[in-house]
This record gives sequence, C-alpha cells and structure tokens, in this order.
Amino acid sequence: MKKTTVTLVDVAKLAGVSVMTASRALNDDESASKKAREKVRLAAQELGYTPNTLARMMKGGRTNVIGVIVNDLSSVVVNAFATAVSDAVRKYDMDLFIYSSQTGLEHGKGQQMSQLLHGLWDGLIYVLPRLSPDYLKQLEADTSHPVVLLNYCRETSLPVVRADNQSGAHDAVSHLVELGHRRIAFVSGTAHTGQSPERELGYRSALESAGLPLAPELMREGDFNEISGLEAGRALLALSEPPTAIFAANDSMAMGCMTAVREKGLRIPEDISIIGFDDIPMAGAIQPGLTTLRQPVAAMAQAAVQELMRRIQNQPGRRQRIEFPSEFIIRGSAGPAAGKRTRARRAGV
Amino acid sequence: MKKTTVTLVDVAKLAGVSVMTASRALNDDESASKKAREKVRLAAQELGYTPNTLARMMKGGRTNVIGVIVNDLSSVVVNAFATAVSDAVRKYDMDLFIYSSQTGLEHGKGQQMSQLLHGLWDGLIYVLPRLSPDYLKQLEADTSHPVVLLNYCRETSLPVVRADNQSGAHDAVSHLVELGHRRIAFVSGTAHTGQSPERELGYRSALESAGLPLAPELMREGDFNEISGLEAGRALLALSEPPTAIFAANDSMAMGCMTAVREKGLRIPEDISIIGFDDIPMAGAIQPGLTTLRQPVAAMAQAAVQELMRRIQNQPGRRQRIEFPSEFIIRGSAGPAAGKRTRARRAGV
DNA sequence: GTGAAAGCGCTAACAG
DNA sequence: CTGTTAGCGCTTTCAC
Repeated sequence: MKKTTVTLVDVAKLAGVSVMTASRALNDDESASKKAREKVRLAAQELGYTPNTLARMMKGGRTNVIGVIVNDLSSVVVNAFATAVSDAVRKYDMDLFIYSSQTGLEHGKGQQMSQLLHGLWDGLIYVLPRLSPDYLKQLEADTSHPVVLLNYCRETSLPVVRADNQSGAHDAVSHLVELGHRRIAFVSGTAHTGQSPERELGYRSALESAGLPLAPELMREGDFNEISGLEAGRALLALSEPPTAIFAANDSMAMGCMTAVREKGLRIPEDISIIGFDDIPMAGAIQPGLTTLRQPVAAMAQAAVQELMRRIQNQPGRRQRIEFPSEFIIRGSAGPAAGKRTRARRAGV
Repeated sequence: MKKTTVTLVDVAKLAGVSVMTASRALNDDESASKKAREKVRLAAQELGYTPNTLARMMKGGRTNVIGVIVNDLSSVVVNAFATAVSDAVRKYDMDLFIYSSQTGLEHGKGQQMSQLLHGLWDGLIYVLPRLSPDYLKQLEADTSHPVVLLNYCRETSLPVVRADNQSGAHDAVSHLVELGHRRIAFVSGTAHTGQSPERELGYRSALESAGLPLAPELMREGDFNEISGLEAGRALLALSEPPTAIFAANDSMAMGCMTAVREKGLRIPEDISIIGFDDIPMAGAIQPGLTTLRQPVAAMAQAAVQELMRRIQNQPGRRQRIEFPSEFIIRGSAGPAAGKRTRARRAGV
C-alpha cells in the first residue's frame, strides 16, 4: 500500500517548515525568505511533488488552466485555432484543456457546461462560430468568469476576436471581376455559422458593385467539407452555362471544386478560376496554388489569449471587439476569364 | 453582489433536509427515502444547482470525466480518434477533456502531467502513437489511475487498443504485386510514431514474399502531411525509372502523390497506381477513389472507452491488448501495371 | 433513514 | 518573515 499522493504537508515536513511557508515558497511569494524557498523547492523536488490543482481551485485561486470550447474538432479551421491557442497559451505558462461539445452548447444541455467545472479554469475561449442564443445570453450574464470568443461572427456584448470575412470575400470576388469574369459562382458553407453568410455578403456586394446580376443557379450550398465542394463543383460544371469562376466559402470546398474541374478535363485557371478562403497549408502546396484569403490565425489566437489573460489578471480589457483583416493571397488558381467565348456547349460530358 | 454559486447547502436548506441527505438524494443513494429524494431533486432544479465537480473529486470520488491526451491535434487521424472517443464517451454519460500537449509528454517535462490534474479525471486515454520511454515507464508504474492507450504501436504492459498496421500494409502491397507491379514505391510517415515503421514492415515483407528487391530510391520519407506526399511523389516521378505504383503510409500523403501524378500529366491508375492508409473521408469522394486501408476508428475508440470504463469501475479488464484488423478498401486508384513497357525514358521533364 | 462531525489539499487572513 | 486558524463544497465515517 503505497502512499499515492505527496501533498504539501509532506513537503513542508521534509523541509522543516510549516505548510504555509511551503505554500508561499512554491508560489514564489515575496514574503518568504530565500533560504526557505530554496529548502522547500528541494524538498518538493525530492518528493516529486505536484501541486493539487483541484485543491487550489477549491479555494477559488488561480488554476493556471485555460479552457477552449470547441464544437467540431474535425474542422481544419477550428483545429488551426485550437492549435494556435494552444501555442499562445504556452507563453503564459498556463495549461490548456479542450472541451469538445458536438452539440452540448447548442441544444440547451449547455446550461450545465458553464458551471460544470466551474472553477476549473481561470478563463475560457470559445471557438464556436455558432452559439445558441440561450447559451450566449447565459454567458453574457455570468460575469464571474473571464471569457473570450474567438472567430465568432454574430453580435454579442462579450469580447470577440474575429477576422473580417465580408470585406475579404468582397476583395476576392472583385478580383475575379477585374479579371473579366462575369459568371462567378459561390459555394457556401453551413449557414448556421456566421462565417459563410458573411462571406456571402462580400460576394453579393462585390457583384453588386460591379453591376453583375445575382444568378441563383450559381449559388450552391456546401458544408465546409471538401466533399461538398466536389459535389457543388460537379453541379456547377453541369450547368448549361457553367461559371467561369468559383468562389468557395473555404479552401476545403475550393479544393473539392478543383477536383471537380479536373474530373471534367478542364484546366485551372485557363478554363475555370477558383478562389477559396482560409489558406490552409495545402492551398500553397498544390499546382496551381489556390488563391485564397488568409485569416491571421496565429495572431488572432494570440490576441484572444492576451485579452483573456488581461481579464484573468483583472486588468482592463483592451477592446470588446478585435477584428483582423483577412489577407488576400494571390496564387495561380484564379486567372483571366477565357477571352474565347468558344465554350458554348459541352453537353453530355 | 450576487451569490454566484449555488451549493449543496442551499439546496438542502430549501429542501428542508440536511446537507448529507441532499448529497445522498442527488446521488441516488438507496438509503434515502423516496420522498426526500424527490424534494431535493426539485429544490436542486429550482436553484439551478450544478454539483461542484472540483469539491467532489477532492474527496477522491468519481468525477465522471475522462481525459484524452493527444500530441498533435492537426493530424487527421488523431482527430478522428479524438472525435470517435468523444462519441463513445457520450454513451457512458461522462464528460470529456482533451489535453493537447505538443511536446510535453515527450521531453521529460511530462513528469508532471500525469499528476498535474491528478484526480480530475477518472481515467485517461492516450492517443499518442509515440510516448517517451521515461514517461511510459512512469505510466506503467502508476497504478492508481486507469489508463488505456489508443493507437499505440510499441511494447508496453499497459492496456492497448490498436489496429494491425503491418498485415494491412502487407495486403495492400501484395495486391499491387498481383496487379503486376514490380516497381512499388513506399512513402513513409514520420519515423518516431510506431505507425509508419509497421506499415513499412508490411511493405517490406510483401516485397520479400513476392521475391522483389527492395529499391532504396523507391523509399521516400514524408511526415504524414499531404505536402510531404506531394513532394515525395514529385521526387519519385522524377526518377529515371519511376515506380508504377506508390504505397503511402497514409491517405494524406497518398493524395499528395496523386496531385504529383496529375501535375506530370499522368493518369491514375493507368500510369500510376496509388494506395493509401486510413480511409479518410476524401478517399472515397475523389475520382478515382483512393484504394486504402481502413482502421476501424469508431470501433477502436469504443473498445478503448469500454476498457477504460471497466477499469474505472474496477471490473477486470478484458484484455491487455486489443488489436483490430485493418480493412482493405479497394477503389479505383490501383489498377493493373501498364503492360506497355514503353515508359523507357522521360528524362528532363 | 437521517444528521453531525471530520477532513480532502490547499491558501487567504490574520496573528506572532 | 513565519505560523495558526479557518474554510472552499463535498462526501465519508459513525452516531442517532
């Protein structure tokens, strides 16, 4: 029967001081003599002591844990954010947990979540493009725990770090227009995340500025996954008058579209131009490179963590809403519209 | 100044019973009168009471939380496992946290991890193909916390749930041999995960069984990412005598290879056959479909959770090592070797 | 069946 | 500078 956990009491005993002194020493409290600190540190090391975070947080003290709440880990972007946050957190010497709730927060059950491990974390970062109104309301009401929303696209009084989707999308589509494209398709992602609608707004406004009509048959609904892009691409190319350019609400779908184009034996960008959104790693690696928009993920994650830490440390938050511009990355997948209007008909392929 | 947390004391007060009775009632303890249980339940509901997991675990009780330790969330496979575990856990009405440690567990610092939140979770699932020997030893020594390794590929006395990589790879390469291929390339993943070496063993054994030589120039090192597959593919195709088939240690790299093949203007599978490993969603969606091997991720995750729950509940673990066969999924990306040996030379492309 | 007391491991608050 | 006291919210004795 081994003693399984070594507690602060053990350390104090070994160091020959009181528990309190040990506590202070390990927390680098100024009001502990250097000698004592050293003794305690050694004792702790010898015993392989690890502070019991649980006990610490019971006292309402800092836990040095930041939580990230995520709904869909399989999403490349969510992943990228989670990873970026993970990196950013490291700088503050905090630990990080990811709580993955597929549906939890959206369908009422989330009620419990915010309190579930109440006290476990010093602060919470939500990486959910979507949040149920109820849950959001709860979150806004609960001021006892610092919270930052990352990549959240709707209105809220909570601090938000996000990218400018709309003007990014506007830029992309305008670029296509300048290249001479007139029939520009849009492949949307799932509508409930604020992301896709915003990008669609940019698409619409760019068309409008250019005086181009909005063709319903050129707007396809995807779900942010590559497969849906593939299907949308196939459908678009099967039109009697297919588009000469496709703007997809994210890179995965854009790559699906590229696959669809190649299946048809068409070339990119000579026959069809394609633009995505997100600048996932593959975008730069393929031939031709995918023209796309980059959200400064790392910078955003850093900003989110920084804002959160500020609040955790009771410093005044800097801003309620930090918006990063999306950077337009021009690669080879978008080119001039084929001057040859010889496409005419290619039925039955 | 609102009272922010509602505690068991509040519930007990409202229900007009002692704290203890309330505790018992909420835990469905038999030794609480039905009437009391009902009263307490109502009071709890009215107050919106959520048990403080922290306090509960301080007493060493169950926390109903399972932890998943992961090193690289950006890996599709790790992700798939994490998601699958997440699903599996849900059935047991447990909560789930993912702890993402980029390097923590591998570089000594991990010492602390196992104890870091000692008591936070009832059990831990490690989804790390790799684990430092030191850390593994610690883990094996610490019997106080139930642990299951998922997708771990090296020797250990801890319970492991894994897929059979080697014979899967053997099958794939043998299949290529049967299709008449003689120059079969292998693109490996990062060597430190047990995965890739095992798949390589299958590759080697299949070649050996077929009496084919092992050509060093046909073995390329990747890192499991699509980009590395693309690069490996380019390099292989640039050989004076390129392979007629490529077996990649995972699907992402296989897809990178496909891109490389298409860049060259070659066709799949007429000119080059390609086989991957993992059966990620895209594998079945592209044209032609990617022939690959599927790890039964969901089943594996379920088995892992089940084993873990068994141990958490102090039931005898079923087995120390549960191995799932990899399923060979034949799609269109691997075909007969070109009978035409007219490839001869294609230098300088 | 129920309740009172003790204490999990730690740290704020106050003494010394 | 250091130690003592108290208590976080809950559950585990052990009485009643």
